Amino acid sequence: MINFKEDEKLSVLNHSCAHLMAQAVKHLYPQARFWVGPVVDEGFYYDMDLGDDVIHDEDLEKIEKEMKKIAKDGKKIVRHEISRAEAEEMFKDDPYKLDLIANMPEDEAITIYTQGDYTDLCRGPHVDSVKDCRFFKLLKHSGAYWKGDKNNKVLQRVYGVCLPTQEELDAHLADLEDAKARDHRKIGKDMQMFMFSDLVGSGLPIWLPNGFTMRRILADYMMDRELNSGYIHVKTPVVANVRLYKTSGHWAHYRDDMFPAMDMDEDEAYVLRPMNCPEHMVIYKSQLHSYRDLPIRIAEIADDFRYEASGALTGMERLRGFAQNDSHIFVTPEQLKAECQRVLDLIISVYNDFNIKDYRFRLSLRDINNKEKYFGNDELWEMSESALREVLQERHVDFYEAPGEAAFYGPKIDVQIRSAVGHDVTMSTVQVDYQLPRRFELTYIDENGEKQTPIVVHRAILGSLDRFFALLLEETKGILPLWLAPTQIVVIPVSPDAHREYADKVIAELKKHKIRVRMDDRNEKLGYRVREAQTQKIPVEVVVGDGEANENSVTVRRYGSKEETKMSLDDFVKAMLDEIDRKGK
RNA sequence: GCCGACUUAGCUCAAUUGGCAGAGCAGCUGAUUUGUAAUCAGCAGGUUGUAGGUUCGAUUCCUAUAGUCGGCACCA
Repeated sequence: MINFKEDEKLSVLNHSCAHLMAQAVKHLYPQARFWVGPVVDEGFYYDMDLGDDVIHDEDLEKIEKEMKKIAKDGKKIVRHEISRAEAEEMFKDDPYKLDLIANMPEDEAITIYTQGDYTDLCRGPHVDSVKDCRFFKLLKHSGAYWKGDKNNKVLQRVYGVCLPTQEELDAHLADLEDAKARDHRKIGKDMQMFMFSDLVGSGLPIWLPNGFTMRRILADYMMDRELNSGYIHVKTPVVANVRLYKTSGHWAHYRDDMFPAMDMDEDEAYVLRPMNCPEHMVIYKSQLHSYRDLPIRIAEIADDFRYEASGALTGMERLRGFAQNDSHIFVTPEQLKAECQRVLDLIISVYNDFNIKDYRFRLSLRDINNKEKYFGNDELWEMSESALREVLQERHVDFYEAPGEAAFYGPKIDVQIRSAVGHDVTMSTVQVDYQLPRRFELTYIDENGEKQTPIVVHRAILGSLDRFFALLLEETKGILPLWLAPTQIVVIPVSPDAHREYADKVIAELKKHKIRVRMDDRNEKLGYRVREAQTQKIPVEVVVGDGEANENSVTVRRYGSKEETKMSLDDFVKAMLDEIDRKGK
């Protein structure tokens, strides 16, 4: 998928197209005021104040038509440098542009760009003529808070893309269409993986047999990896006393985003847990710890519940009930960096097993201008932020820094993945926390016999099982590797009646090795049953008839291949077990 | 939560300006007994998301509400 922001030429072209769109909007909505029209990964948008007007779906066509007209006319785009006073005079009736001018550095030159009857305040650069912008498409529109603040007015935002030629535009639009077919919500429905129900409640997934099988394999896999990396597993209750979250500080921060508390009497109330960090703090505290015991790695596949805003819910990506692949690691200050590196290594190794290659590390820092959002003092923040930065640098991985993305208790390394439908989602996370250990008064005894406070590393590898599951469906288009497929093999007797007995024998042999296999002995033609196995994306089809029964063999066909291979039953079982063991590799 | 859109059979979709709600696939029944992507015939399937309203008459127009989708805001 094209990234319009990273490609310099496309970036300029799309920004010019944003101006073209603004010009068209100004023609159709003379009252329009314009905020900003930047280039983003998926193209461009422009935020506009249309007074009392709002954009509806059918308006996009009208705007497109006007844009085509302007583009055809082919006016030059002309750059002018003006003084601050001139700029203020020129835009004196436009509060949005005045706001932009007021926030420009004193020493920066102010430039405007003019095309025909439209002039916009802009840093540039632009293409030479609006004619260059004629291959475009307006994709979507929405409301967007001015400056991203929900207390501000909702502006109208229109998104579009622009490419140098019609062919490239068509190809890109086709790609966008294809991406929709990879949406995990569609695949999950087609493959009967999961469902939602109005009666049960939105954001609360129901795992169907196929989905649950795959989910169980994911959970088993992850816990095995953790066991091999020195983690211990626990299980804690999904309901807890509100006092627990008052102690942790979550009550103060996130009370509104929790399911409401169940009040028992005056000073006793329980709440569905929104996360399970505090429970793990309690477990740590239940024993005395020596510095020799650390790091202690407590892990749990934990069901958590958050009352997410209705507009935030997105299939399995964002839920109100979900399962975190969570762990809290208790370390000494000396161990912090090495432990974070171990987690990073585990993340990369797990991604390898799933053949996930397209991801970016994000160093999530606090927003310096909004300190009241964060617990703790500057010194601790700076210490932990630079510790994580060094972890990334020492592992020589590319990363970008994102101020304002930290948790309230500390900075994070997040691993960002772009989903098939274009959502930027956090998969894995590593977080440094000095706050919770203090709030729960956790200690360990150091080599001098003195009490010290440990540091907690919060980490999730698969993030939430649900979200990881969604991502896997999209990455694989539902064509799962053998080890993850809910049904791994379907056995098809050529003639159900004549060959069912041998098919049963084959299935019994496979089941001995815990291979997930079923028979399709329906009264249908062979071709029909083969077709169905393919459309259901079952990795392996085995056909057995007279020939196979006589020589104790099977005829094997893989998903997506037309090739048929005959082999002995023994060799087949071995080959399957070997492939399952190799996982995605 | 905010802006916009959508909701018709299990699934994918039809239904001129308001005038008898249809099709394919899936399902069921029967025939067929199958060698690698759809055997044939028949049957059944709906309070058009829900609740009101306008109208002689509403899938279609209006109001409310739920859910879903695209963004925005949020994301411990």
